[in-house]
Amino acid sequence: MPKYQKQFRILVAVDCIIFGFDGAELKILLIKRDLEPEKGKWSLMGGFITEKENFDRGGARILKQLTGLEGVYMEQLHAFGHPDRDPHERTISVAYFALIDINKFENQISSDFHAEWFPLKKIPKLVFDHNNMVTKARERLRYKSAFHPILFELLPEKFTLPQLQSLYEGIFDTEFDKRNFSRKIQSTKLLVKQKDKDKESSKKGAYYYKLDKRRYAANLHAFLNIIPNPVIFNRL
Amino acid sequence: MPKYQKQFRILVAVDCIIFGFDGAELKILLIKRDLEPEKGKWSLMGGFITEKENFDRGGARILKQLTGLEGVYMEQLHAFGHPDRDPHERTISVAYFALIDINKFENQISSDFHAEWFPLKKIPKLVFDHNNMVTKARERLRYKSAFHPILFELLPEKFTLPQLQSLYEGIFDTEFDKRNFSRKIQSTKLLVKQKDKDKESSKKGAYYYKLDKRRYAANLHAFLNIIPNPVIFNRL
DNA sequence: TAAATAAATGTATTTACAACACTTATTATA
DNA sequence: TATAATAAGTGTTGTAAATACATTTATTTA
Repeated sequence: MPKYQKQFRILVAVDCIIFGFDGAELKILLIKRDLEPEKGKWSLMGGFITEKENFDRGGARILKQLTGLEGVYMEQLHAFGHPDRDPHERTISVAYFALIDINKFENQISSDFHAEWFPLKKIPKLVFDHNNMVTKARERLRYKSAFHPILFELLPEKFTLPQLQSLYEGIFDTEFDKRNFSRKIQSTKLLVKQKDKDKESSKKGAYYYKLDKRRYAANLHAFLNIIPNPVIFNRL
Repeated sequence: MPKYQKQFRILVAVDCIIFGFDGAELKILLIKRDLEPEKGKWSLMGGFITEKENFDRGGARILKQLTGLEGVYMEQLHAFGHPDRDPHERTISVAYFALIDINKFENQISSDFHAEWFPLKKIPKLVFDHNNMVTKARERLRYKSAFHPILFELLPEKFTLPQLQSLYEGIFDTEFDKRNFSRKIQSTKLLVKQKDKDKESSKKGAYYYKLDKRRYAANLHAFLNIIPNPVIFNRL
């Protein structure tokens, strides 16, 4: 069998931008590298691709290592390949972003990696080009969530409309009219109102909702229009 | 300086899905490989990444090799990394799609590669996973062109509204009302009506339009809504 | 029992979209 | 030279969606 003799071969990594929402702020999960190179610096969770796995599986493996989670929403973001992005040796990285329910995240696993959640507004200087990756992931999340119902992935099984709205408001850094927001969300028919209320964040309490999972699965690529006057976007 | 000793390194390629529009049909440019492996089979134009270039530059280089064109619309599509996608040796590929004005395309250059334009409905069996790449590129083009003014990139400097409409209709495999289409396109204010007409495709003749390049550059990421009832999309 | 807090809800207006048909310019032909 | 054929160009009206906006309700605490 012929081989590609003269070409040079490159290290291939996968890095994950992991989003979580704590009820107030959108955050991403970072680790503190405790090995050289770049020991002690904050970084995205990542790793080299192994001989038998594709990118999707590599991303899932890395996510699981850090969070203990499987089967969560994950999507290829972009391949980063600047020749000097890793000064030690040329490495390309295929970045993925994941949306997880922050409550399911297993702290004991992540402590091996010294992981910490950082609010998007307080991301520290990261190794290599990881800050670029985070920026691109934010843009993609904004873009996509404006038209597709993916932000539910960040919420627990039961959540309230005010919670959902504050998530949207955080991502788009603006405020919506709650009457119009509620109407738009309800019009998707993706939510099922529960009988119990969340009493923690207000006196009156807000009704819980759950995803209608059948409908949700069928409508993952449905096209919504949740953001008023979507004149917001810089890039795809 | 520390190195990543134990990891294995992989061949990294860039492949290009090159779209062109001949006035009637949307086509892509394929080459006939005249070297082993897979000699004689149809393939996307591609090549290995070189030591000093990033993906964008690699994609641009490959596009230029085949078409002689520079500075055209080009966008990273997806990184393909299935372990067996190239049976000869593990190779990952970062796919790009390009939109070119088919008239500018230089035939003499491409003859070195035995290139041919294929209508999207008649794509032959391609090497490796190139058919997957083409499918994904079509989906992306559909999705993106439904909301962003990028299809102008496929047309010559001067074009008519009927030409533009038939391009949209081809991509979305449907027909639009020409009055509504015209109104939507005009509302973008991206087009400048010329004084001369194209007399080739009708007796009455259709006015030429040109892009307002200033506005176009400023509105590349503008959000339109050209397709009626956009219930069309399978994926991002 | 009064005050404070946040949730829930309805309506009127404006805007955007979709559906629809006739007139015009030109060329070819009877 | 009048007529038919062809495709381009244009306007209006009804309907649905989006927006703007204020009051009532449930509950807790003082």
